[in-house]
Amino acid sequence: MLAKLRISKLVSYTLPRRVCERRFLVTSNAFPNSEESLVVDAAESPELPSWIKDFISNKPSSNSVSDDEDFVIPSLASWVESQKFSRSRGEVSSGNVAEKSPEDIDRVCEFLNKKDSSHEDVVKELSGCDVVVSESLVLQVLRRFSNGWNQAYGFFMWANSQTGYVHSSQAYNAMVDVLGKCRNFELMWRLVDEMKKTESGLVTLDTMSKVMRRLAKSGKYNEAVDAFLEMEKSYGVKADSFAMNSLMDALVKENSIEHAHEAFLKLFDTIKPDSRTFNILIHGFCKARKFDDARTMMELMKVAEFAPDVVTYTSFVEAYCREGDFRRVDEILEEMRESGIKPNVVTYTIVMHSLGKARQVAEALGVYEKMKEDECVPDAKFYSSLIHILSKTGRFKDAAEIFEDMTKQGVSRDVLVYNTMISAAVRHSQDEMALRLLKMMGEEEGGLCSPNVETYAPLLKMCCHKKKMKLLGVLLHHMVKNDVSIDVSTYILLIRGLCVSGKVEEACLFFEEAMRKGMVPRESTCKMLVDELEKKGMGEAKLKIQSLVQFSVMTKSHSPLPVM
DNA sequence: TTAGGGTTAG
Repeated sequence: MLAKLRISKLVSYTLPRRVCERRFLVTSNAFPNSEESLVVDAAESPELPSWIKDFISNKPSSNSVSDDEDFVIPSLASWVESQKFSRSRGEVSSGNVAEKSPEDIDRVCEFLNKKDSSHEDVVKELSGCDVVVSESLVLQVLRRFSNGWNQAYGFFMWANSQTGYVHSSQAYNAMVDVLGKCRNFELMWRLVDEMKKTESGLVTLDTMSKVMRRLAKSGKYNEAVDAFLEMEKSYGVKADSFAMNSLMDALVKENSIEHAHEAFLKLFDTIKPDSRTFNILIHGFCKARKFDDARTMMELMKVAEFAPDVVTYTSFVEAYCREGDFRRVDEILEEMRESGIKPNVVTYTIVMHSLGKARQVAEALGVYEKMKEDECVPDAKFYSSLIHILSKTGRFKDAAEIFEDMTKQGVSRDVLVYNTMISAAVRHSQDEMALRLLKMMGEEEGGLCSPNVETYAPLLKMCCHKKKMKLLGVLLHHMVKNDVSIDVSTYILLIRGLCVSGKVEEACLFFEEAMRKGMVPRESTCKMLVDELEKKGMGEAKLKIQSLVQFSVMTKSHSPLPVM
């Protein structure tokens, strides 16, 4: 197949020059359409990467997939099998922990999947489990069940009762985080109190930061601030400026600059703010489009004898980018230069990304050039943005080329890069390539590339959309093997996607599973499912769903659970 | 470790 390719010197390709120097344009008689051409590095790739070969051989023109036609890359399916538990790599940071036997996690899962109604039942169920508990096993189970606190907490309780095992502070913190994520704050606080009572007094700033962040994420801003104010007295965690920044950051990230500012004013006399404190607040005001307040805070920063730095200015750059006000962006960049501060890779990424979003692709790529002039080195996040922009503007081949090129430029790919490339491939109907990329992630060195829930989202969506039920099953299995727990947004995606495709039985299964995990269905989600069941004349299933919802409304109406 | 992603579509 490759023999048929025609390779010609690249003349006027629109990519930045440096990338193009060693590149050639590859066209093929098989693909007379110029869209099907591909840029490759002929000097360094005598052998094209296999997925590019597949990409070329896979006719993208035949996109229409008939209903229920299914395919699974055989290698992916077998790879899922062979990957069973080979993920212990990089998961125990503290070393010295005995390598658990590969079957342990699987056996635990079997028990946990039997019961997910209450954590007491889970504890009872586990009495028949003869697995030897280790810290790494606990962390893995908590990761795998991070959206199902019943099972996670039941297992956590049971593990603590096992002889020869005591929970580490890391395990406690992970459990606190799961409870916070599932919004079971009552149990979360009980656990923090339990930590305090242990001999070594396990509550640290790490614990409290998780608590504050989860509270803020649920809109419980005042409770987050109170947690900070009580922290030193109740748990012996020092409330210094480092800890204060953690609180500020949680409040700002979860969209309440007001609470952050208020806390700042309240604490000003007792805790000395540092330059990060000011930057967090400036960022918060910028994010809320309160430019005057951001400026005032910058003045206050100077009064406190901290010079605004690249982070300070970048917050302004980002805010004006978001407004689409590139004239002001230039003004800020000019102001930076006058203050002797150079933009860095973060600043450039923001500008490039925003220009791309505003469909000013040429200008966006110009930023890449400018950046090189400034000898600013691109990093993985920068490449991820570049790949995203190119893909969004229809230049998928260029995006794929950048993806290929980055390791040669000495930048290793991270999860975000893979996630971006996978969703780009799905967007351009390169399903098989997307799956190969997922497979590649597991083989990437360094362990920084484990797929997360965002990795799977576009793939799952594609399965629902194209009614590929077999592949959907393989992917769900793949998620479990990689300790990725299905969260609320994934359930929504599955339920809606399956409903739209008329796979209503499957949609019901996910709906019921989500409800068992304590997620509360949104009115519109219920309606969609019920309407679809009605349409199909599935009266019994409809009644089941309706009574399930009714029951949940009756029992859980006062708790702020994750809404699906 | 204070600044950078995407999601989501009728």
